[in-house]
This record gives sequence, C-alpha cells and structure tokens, in this order.
Amino acid sequence: MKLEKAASQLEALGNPTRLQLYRTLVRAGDEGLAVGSIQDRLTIPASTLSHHLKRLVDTGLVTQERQATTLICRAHYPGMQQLIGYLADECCADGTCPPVGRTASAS
Amino acid sequence: MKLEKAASQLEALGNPTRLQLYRTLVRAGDEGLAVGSIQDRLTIPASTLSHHLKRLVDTGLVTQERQATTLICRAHYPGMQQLIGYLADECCADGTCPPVGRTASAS
DNA sequence: GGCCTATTTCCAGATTTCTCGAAATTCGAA
DNA sequence: TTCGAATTTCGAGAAATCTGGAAATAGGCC
Repeated sequence: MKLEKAASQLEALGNPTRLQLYRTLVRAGDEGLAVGSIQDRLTIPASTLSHHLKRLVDTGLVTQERQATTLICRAHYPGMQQLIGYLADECCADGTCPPVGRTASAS
Repeated sequence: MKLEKAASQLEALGNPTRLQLYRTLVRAGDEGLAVGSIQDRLTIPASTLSHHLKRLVDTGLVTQERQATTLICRAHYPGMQQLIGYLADECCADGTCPPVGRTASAS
C-alpha cells in the first residue's frame, strides 16, 4: 500500500464523527446498517452523514449495498486490514518494533 | 482511550507529510533524529516541519529530548500502541472481527 | 403516471489546516 | 557578552474541511 493511501484512510478515520460512524458499522456486524438507521443513532443531518459516509467509502473502509430504496452500509474489513498492515510494516505499529530496532539506513 | 483522542491521533497520522515524518522516526530507531536531520531528509522548510512535529508530539505519538541546541525526536511507541489498542477494541481492527460478529446492541 | 421514502448533490458560510518567510528564542562556545 | 547554529513562534494567504438546508435523484408501490 502506498503512503498516500494509508494517509487518506487515516485521515478518514481521524474525525470524531467518522470514527464513531465507523465504530457503529463495525458493531452492526455483517448485517450492516441502513443510512437512515445510522442517522437515527448518531442524530446527524442526512447530508452531513452522506458526506462522511462517502469519505469512508472512497477510502475503502466501508462498502454499500442497495436494497430497494435503502442503502446498507458495512465496515469493509479488508480495507482496515490493509491499513493495519501498512502501519505494521512501515511504522512498526504492531508493537514489536522497540525491541527489534532496525537502525536508520539513510532515506 | 477516548474516541476523541484516538481520532486526533489518526488525524495526526492522516497527512502524507506527517505520516512520512513518523515513518522516518520509526526507522531511525532508538537513537532518534534531530529536527535538522529530518529537515535534510524530507526537504521541507523548518517552520513547516516544526508545526507537523508539534502535532505529533501533542498527540503523544512522538517525544522530544533536548541535547544542547538540537532537539532529538523519537517515535513514541506507547502512543501508537494505545491507538492500535483502541482500534482493535472498538473497531475490530485486529482482523478478528468478521468471524466474531457481535450483533448491534443499540447505541 | 403519480406518489412516497431514502439518499445524494448543490450551495454556501464558518472554521480549520497547510504552508512558509521573517523575526524571535534558546543554548552553547569563544 | 557576543556570536552562531538549531528550533520555534508570528503572521498571513491559499486551500481544504465541516456543516447543514434546500433541491434533486433513485427506486419501489398504488
């Protein structure tokens, strides 16, 4: 994964409203949640929610599936796993780095 | 960890320049890197770098230590581990969530 | 077709971020 | 104390984000 993509995913999660939104979707599990249901739970205007949702979808952290007029949203785990993978590989985010300690080899 | 704090850490990492900066510090290992050295590697103006660095320090992802006139910066692993911990606990970011699938229990 | 619900797009204002030059500050050395 | 190197703070402009109301669109159902 490119640094640019990881950054955009991190940025997408780096907003309290969107992080809460993502968390809500994770908790909803496989069945997902309709946009309207999310709106009811988080109590935010439809347009605002739509913008945030789009951001998460665009970065690959959430998927949507039409069911008649309602849109079901689900957390997209592969997206999150890619992100965690990037952090672990490039930023030692798995917590195993301090002992390992590869020394700086220039740029 | 509070959602707010996790969000601010994610936001701090969610900028290409800062992510690259953090990555550079991780790679530098325990000895860390002076602000000036970082500036040389990433080729960004001192004031810009200082702002980004401050952001990472404020969110607990980086620590600084004075050595005479130079400031040594180091990736602060506990900060990153807290973040990963939050994601794993609250957002199933450890990849074990899909099979587990806890159902939504309202807000 | 006409209608209703769910959701998005359009628009715009307020706020925040990002950037970076110039000036200030810090701290050691001579 | 005067100088010089390292870093931060100040100030400011450009760009992006965040927010939400109003209008538009999508997709069934009568």
